[in-house]
This record gives sequence, C-alpha cells and structure tokens, in this order.
Amino acid sequence: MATKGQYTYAYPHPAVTADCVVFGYDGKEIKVLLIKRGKEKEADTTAYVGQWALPGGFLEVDRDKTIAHTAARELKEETGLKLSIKDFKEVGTFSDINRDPRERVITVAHYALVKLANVEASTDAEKAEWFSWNDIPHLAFDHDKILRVAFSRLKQDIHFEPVGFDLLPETFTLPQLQNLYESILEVKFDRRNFANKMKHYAILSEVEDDTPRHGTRTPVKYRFDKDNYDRLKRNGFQLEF
Amino acid sequence: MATKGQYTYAYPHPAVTADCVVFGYDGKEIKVLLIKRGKEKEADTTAYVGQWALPGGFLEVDRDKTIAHTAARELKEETGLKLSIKDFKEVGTFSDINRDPRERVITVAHYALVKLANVEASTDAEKAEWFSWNDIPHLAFDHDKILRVAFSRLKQDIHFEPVGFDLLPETFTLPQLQNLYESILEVKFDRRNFANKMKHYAILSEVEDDTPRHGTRTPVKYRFDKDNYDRLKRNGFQLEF
DNA sequence: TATATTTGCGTAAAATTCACACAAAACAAG
DNA sequence: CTTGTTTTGTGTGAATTTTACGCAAATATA
Repeated sequence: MATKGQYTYAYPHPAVTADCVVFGYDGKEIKVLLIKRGKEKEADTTAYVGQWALPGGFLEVDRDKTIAHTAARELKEETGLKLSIKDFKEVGTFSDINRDPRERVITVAHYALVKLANVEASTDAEKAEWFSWNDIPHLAFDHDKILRVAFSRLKQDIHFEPVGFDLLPETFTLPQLQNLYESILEVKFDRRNFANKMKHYAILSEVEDDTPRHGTRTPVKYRFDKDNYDRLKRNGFQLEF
Repeated sequence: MATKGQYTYAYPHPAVTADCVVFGYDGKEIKVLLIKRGKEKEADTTAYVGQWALPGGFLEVDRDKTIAHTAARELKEETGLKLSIKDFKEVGTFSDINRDPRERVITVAHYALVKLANVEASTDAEKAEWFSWNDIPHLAFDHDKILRVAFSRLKQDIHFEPVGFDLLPETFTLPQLQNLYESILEVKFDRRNFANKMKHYAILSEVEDDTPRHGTRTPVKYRFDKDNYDRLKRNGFQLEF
C-alpha cells in the first residue's frame, strides 16, 4: 500500500481530496473549468495523465483548516483562480473503493459559481480551459459522475438561492437571466410570464443604460437589488420555477 | 501523530469516519438515535467517554466499498440497527482541523429515516437510546452541529421526497401525517387545507379500520398508495408545503 | 347529562399561474 | 431606402391553486 513514507498509523488511512466543479455562464451557455492532468510535474498527478479532469487535490492534513480550504487552495494552484472559501458549496463525497488506481482516495466534491467575465482573465490558460456544458470531454477518474451530480445539485439549489447573483455580470438583460434559468433547469419559459414573475419578486432594478437606447429592440439592462433579495431570502423566500 | 502503526504513507493522511443521524417518529415527536460513548471497550472510542454521540465510526479502507457502507456497518455494530445502504442520505462532510482531539478526522455525516415501531425492537438498548428532538443532550465532538445540519437537510429534502413513507407506520391518520410535516418543517397548517391537499395528490388510500369506528372522532386510517406516489415522483413530483 | 375537544367536510374569496396578441425597434437583404 | 424578419416589451382574461373559514358529528371528560 504505502512505499517508503514516514507517516505511520495503526490502521490504514485513506487519502482525501477535494474536487471543484466551477460553473460559469457566458450569457449563452453554462461553462465548466477543467484542467489537463499531468501537464505540470506534480507529485501526485501520476494517474490519468493527459486526460481532462476537475481541478482538485489532496487535503493537507496539517494545513487545510477544512476540506473547503483544500478546494480553494488546489483550485488556485491548478488554475490560477482565487475564490473565497464561502464560494464553495459541497456536493458530496465520492468514495468507491477503486475510484483511484493508486490508493484508496475519497474525494469531497464542491461546486462554485463565478462571473465568467471577472475570472477569465485570472485563469491560467496554460493549465486550465473553460468548456461549454454541451461539449465536455470524457474526464479522468469518476469525474464525469461528479460533474453530473454537481449539476443536478445546482439544479436543486436554484430553487432556494440566487444563482443569478453569482453567475451574471453586474448588469444583465431579462433575456439573459431567462436563458440562464432555462439552461440550468433545462426547461423553456414563456418570455412574458418570466418577466412578470421577476417583476413580482421585485429583486431587479432597471439600470440607466450608458449607451442611450433609441428603441426597445436592445433589451433593457438590470441589476439585482441585493437588499430586497436578501430580505426576501431571510424571510424564507423560495424562487419558484 | 501516529504511534507504532504499521501502515505508512509518504505524506500525512486523515482518518475518515461516517456518522449517522437516525430519525424516527412516534406519532407525536421526531426522535433521534444516540449512543453513549465508551460503554464498550472499543479501540478508538477513547475520546469523549461517557458522553452521548451520534453512532458512527471509522472507514475500513480495505473493506467498506463506500462511505455509506461504513455508516451502515457502524450503525449495526453500535446500535444493533440494520439498515440498507440505500437508506442513508449524505448530509455533508465535517472537517474542521481540531474536531477530534486524537488525530485529524474528517467525517461524512448521513441521515436515515426509520419506522420507529419496526426498529425499536431491534435496537440494542444497552448501547443506544432514542431521544426526543426537543430533549437532545449535549453531544460529543461537533455532533451537535452535525445534528442541526442533518435536520435542516431533512427539512429541505421533504420538499422533493416522501418522508412519510419512511417515518410513519403502515397505517396512520391524517392528523398524524400533518403533525409529522409540522414537526419537520416547524410550521403549523390549517387542518382542512392539509387534508384537501393530500386528497388532491391522491397518494393516500383509506384503510378499512379493524376496530369498526362508530363516529368520526376517531380519525380515519390511511396507508400510502405507493404506486401513485412513485408515478408522481418519476414525473417530477414536488410536494409543496 | 352537559361541556370541551377533535375530526370530517365544503365553499367562497384571494392570489397565482397560464396562455396568448400586438406593436416598436433593430438588423438584414435586396 | 424599402421591406421582411427577428427580438424585445407590455397587458389581460381564463383557469388553477391557495387561503380562510363555519358547522355538525363523535367521542372524552367532568
């Protein structure tokens, strides 16, 4: 099992990793950030070399305060993307006994939502790439499965939380917002009913467009009214779609 | 960190445990199954001796196919209660660096719903006890926190899944069902509206009561119409409350 | 026997969801 | 520049769902 390591235990211990599913949205499609394994000479990336995978890595027992810290640290190291601990939502644990050929590794999957425009610049293009949701390659380990579960988790969470805040740019249009919800929930809405519902929630503020529009063909820009949103959320708000 | 163990690794590994929050319902209150630590001479229960805690224990790296298997195995060993792997729902990972005084231990919390009447007999009373939700003692480790998170997870899941199936006895009354939902969601419903909604879902079948009632004061007994329920669930059913 | 509590049943008002039509604005093509 | 096509914004009536209640029958209790 172990080779010449200096850390010994009275009974076998598994290795623990954190993996990150980072979702973005470009106004058109959901995107996911992936890394190519083995490009860099990292000690532990000796499996699945050359394959695409989720960013992630091993818990550092003496350093990572929680597994979320592992996720944040590894994401930063592997993709250059620096997120806060609070940006990570836990998806679940994947612990199949043979999911890693090297040793027993259980991984705690996380997902994070990012404003694509803000982070594309800080992403280390040498190591990582954004993939459209409908164009994801086959991934290493059981990362295909993890990705599916993470997405379905996002799909659940959207009923209780403001994913728009995190995925959309500061200002956005109603059609963009609708497309985002449609992309995540994989359904279609009636444009007018969607607009009515949003108006009813009163969480959007119309933005004075810098480029003074002459007509209505160019969609109106909005921003989230965070105060209203947070208040509603505290009172047991539930976004219905 | 380690003492004289024979399992060595090139870098530190955490220990991994599974903990179980087992919920029951006695027709009146939500109950939770707890164990008293250190009653038995177990190798690893040297911490928090004498305190109440959630059932659970260490992942056996070479034996437990998944962490859910750990949960099931440990629950059986510690309380006598034998549940299927599929009965466990993962709540989340708890990984604070100092949550266990002995070594770095991260735990994967699970919850399970059981029919109290069915399992009370098979629970090893020497080791485990059922506690009313409103009368839970202070627990070992971070188990208080785990318990709270597990309950809030149950509260979420109830919107999408049939908890009644798992917690209620085969036949039950409408007031019992209502009380169960009220207990979990911590709200009160109008009796008549609750009945209407249930009738509308058409997942209940009236049961010919063995003790022939003369009046209506004794509530009518129902059982779940599992076929109808499963069909609705497949089609994207969502219990609304 | 009288009183209080619990259960079952039904309905009208209010709120929400749903289906749907049309005009203004921009872009594209000729 | 004219015309046709696409996209966006707006409103309304019908259908459905939720909500708020009233009342009588059936026990348990005093």
